[in-house]
Amino acid sequence: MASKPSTYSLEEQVPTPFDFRSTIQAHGWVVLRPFEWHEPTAALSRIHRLETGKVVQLHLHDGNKVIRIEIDTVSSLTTDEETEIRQSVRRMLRLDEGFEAFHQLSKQLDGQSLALKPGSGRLLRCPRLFEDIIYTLCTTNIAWSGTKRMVDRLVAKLGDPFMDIHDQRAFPTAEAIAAAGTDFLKQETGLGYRSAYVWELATAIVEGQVDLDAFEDQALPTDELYRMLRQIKGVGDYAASTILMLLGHYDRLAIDSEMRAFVSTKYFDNQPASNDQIQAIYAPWGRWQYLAYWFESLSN
DNA sequence: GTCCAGGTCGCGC
DNA sequence: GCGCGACATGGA
Repeated sequence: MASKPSTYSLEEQVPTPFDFRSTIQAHGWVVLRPFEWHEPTAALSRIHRLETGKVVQLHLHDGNKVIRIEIDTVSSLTTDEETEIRQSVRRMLRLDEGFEAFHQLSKQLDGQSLALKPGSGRLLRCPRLFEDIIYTLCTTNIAWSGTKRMVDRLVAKLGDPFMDIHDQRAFPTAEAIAAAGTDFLKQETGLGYRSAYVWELATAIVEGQVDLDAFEDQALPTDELYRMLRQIKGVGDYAASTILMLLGHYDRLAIDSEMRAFVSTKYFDNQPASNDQIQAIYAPWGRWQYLAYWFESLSN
């Protein structure tokens, strides 16, 4: 049992401009395990299970035009593992997405009320789509405190530990969730009726009936992705639209109680707003409408 | 105890 | 295609 971790350091180029703090903190995922934000060092950490099964701890720091990646690991990393980590970081921070058009449109349309900081626009996501979908399912029909609680327990009960440290665990694999079964999920993680949805998705992935990599194809139109996502049980209109955002498709609003309340207050004098009315508000933003809403509600 | 939370499903019409 | 009740759980 190796006990002393070694630390690797990698660097990953970032686009310019790039706002590290906004990317991480503009979205709630940062407070969901195994994400962790450490303010004194301004570092984002995440216990991460590699495809090989090796569990490492990642620490991301803002560098000069780079992300510095520190990796705590009990055994040395192969080239493939390094590559996997780099790709995970690129996905989490959306380093391959461009937001120039969003900023340009913002100046054109609404430069006053939606003051975007240079380099903002990116919203943190998980290293893998599977994790983003489970997080999203944990936001449905529940208060945010409940989301945190459910994710906490899911990780605590089913995630692989880092260096045998019991409260330092990676996000569970589909295999672990599938093997756990719905009774376990209900009793141990507090997922409630969502247990069946989470278990069914995990099982479908393990059995090869669902291939989530197919969803990452940027060439697929939003409507088609939406139809594909809706086939996952438990993923309704809100969840599908949220997952589309996570996939980098911002041309569809995820209308939920939060958005309804915000739009009603800001644009309709606290009167209830219909879906059509909400969509009309953000329609001018075209393929950026989700982000327009998101950053508008943040700056409020 | 009762209500409800960043919804969704499966019904019946 | 739309309206409605049920759904697990825990905090207010």
